[in-house]
Amino acid sequence: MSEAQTRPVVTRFCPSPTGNPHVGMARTALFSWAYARHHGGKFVFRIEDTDASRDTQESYDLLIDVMRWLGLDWDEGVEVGGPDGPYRQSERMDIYAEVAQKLIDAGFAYKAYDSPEELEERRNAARAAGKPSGYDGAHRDLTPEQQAAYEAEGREPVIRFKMPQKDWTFTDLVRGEITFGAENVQDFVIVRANGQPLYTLTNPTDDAMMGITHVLRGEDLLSSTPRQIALYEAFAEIGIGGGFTPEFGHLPFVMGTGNAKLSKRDPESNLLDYKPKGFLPEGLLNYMALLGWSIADDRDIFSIAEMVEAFEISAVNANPARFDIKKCEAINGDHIRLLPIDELVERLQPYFVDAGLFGTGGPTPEQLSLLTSAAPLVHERMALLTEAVAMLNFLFVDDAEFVINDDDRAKSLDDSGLDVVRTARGALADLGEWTAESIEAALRGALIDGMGLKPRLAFGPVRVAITGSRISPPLFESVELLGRERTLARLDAVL
RNA sequence: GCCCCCGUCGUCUAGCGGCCUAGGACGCCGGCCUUUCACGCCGGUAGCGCGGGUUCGAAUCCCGUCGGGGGUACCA
Repeated sequence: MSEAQTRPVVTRFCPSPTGNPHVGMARTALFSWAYARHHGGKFVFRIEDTDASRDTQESYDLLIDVMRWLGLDWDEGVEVGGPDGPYRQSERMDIYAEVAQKLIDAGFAYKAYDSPEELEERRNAARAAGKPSGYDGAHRDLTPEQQAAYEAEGREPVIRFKMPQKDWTFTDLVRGEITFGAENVQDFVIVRANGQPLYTLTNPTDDAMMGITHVLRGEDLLSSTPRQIALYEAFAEIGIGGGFTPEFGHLPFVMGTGNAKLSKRDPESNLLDYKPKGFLPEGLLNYMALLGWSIADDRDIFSIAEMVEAFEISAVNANPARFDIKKCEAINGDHIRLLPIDELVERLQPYFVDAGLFGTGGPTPEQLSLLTSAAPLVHERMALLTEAVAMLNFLFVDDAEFVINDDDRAKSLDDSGLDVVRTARGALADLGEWTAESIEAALRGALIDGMGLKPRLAFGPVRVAITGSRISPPLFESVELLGRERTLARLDAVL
């Protein structure tokens, strides 16, 4: 058992703040988070913003917002601090410079002066000869004189890490034992000629210094693992980090359309869209967990707490999963149905504000009371919270702005439909008690018993007249909530 | 080219040599319920990439092959 396995678990999430946060990223964060929580460990949130040309503050802010919305809390990292900060790589540049120098001083790294053209030429030659195309180690053992000669030419060196010549075998947490032959893992650049440290150095340096025990990341990083392990072994020699090498687990990609992983091109990849579309964080989380993991063979709806309780990285599937928005919505619908009514009312309010149905300050007491009464009517009718706005619009919209869908009007409010509305109006006009029960009794009596209509034909026209659509919440309850005055006005309006 | 990973219904998955005439979920198609739409319930559709082994027995193990993906950067 490795030392990383016997220590308290520390995992991390370390995105680069470029563009909008996406689903693949969140799934990786979720698994790392769940692993730490399951083992009672710590979760670190670090930002890898070493590429000033692509990183933006806006993207950073979005990342924070989205993690908070999802509820993936972190014990150490940006915004909250911790003992191993700072947690933005842009603020750690001096650390990387120092680490690079130590590696050189201890003989683990060296300056290489090959020009890009020379490298490419040799790479092509190696490839043509059927050999691996990585760095050939030409400048591995340059004498001080040779180095001086290159410097005299005006060449700026990169710093390369000197890979020990041995095979690399490690046990991936999701894939099992993996081996890379010595000849396939060559010396790699850790600092650019312009002095900028590369991901290859900054990421392992921070993981080591922050005591990360389990590195869970995308499978695109699988083949760079031997290099990181080698770096860790060197770190142990020069006193950086805790002196141990973490365990690695490479998560499968989340696929979009075609055979490519989910990218900006796929509309469902943008995490920022989920909240406005009406997804619940717990619904999205549940769905993302299903991309590569399952809680049981006959179950796929669970809470985040249940996921934490059951999550094991070894149970994660190694093959890529395709994102299916339909299933994601279905699962979201199940989570909506799991919400207590008062909680649903709470979550619904921002959407009514956004739709302009409530003022920006939130609902008036009357509106809140109406929403509370109406919420049960739509609870089982939506997969997305935004659907409630469409279904309940007729109750909250100003009467002057109430409109009836043209198609529905044409289909339901023809001459016979208007006869029905007229009769319904008469039956409701001086109804004593205004409740769903009495309304149903009055309408059934007048339209079904009185006119001899089938329920569908009897209630359809009334439904369209008062809700504006052939599809609506249950009619009698809707009429009750709309109130006598407004109901009669809407019936009159179509006659 | 070289290296690595992956391969069960359309999709997500269960399956770790016999419980599999392969289970669940989403989707889709029927039906029931029903004032519309949903929910719920019932039923159906559809899969172990291929070929060899090993074994009494293979979706499960081995080899090969094909397919897909990733890496091979002074990207991450």
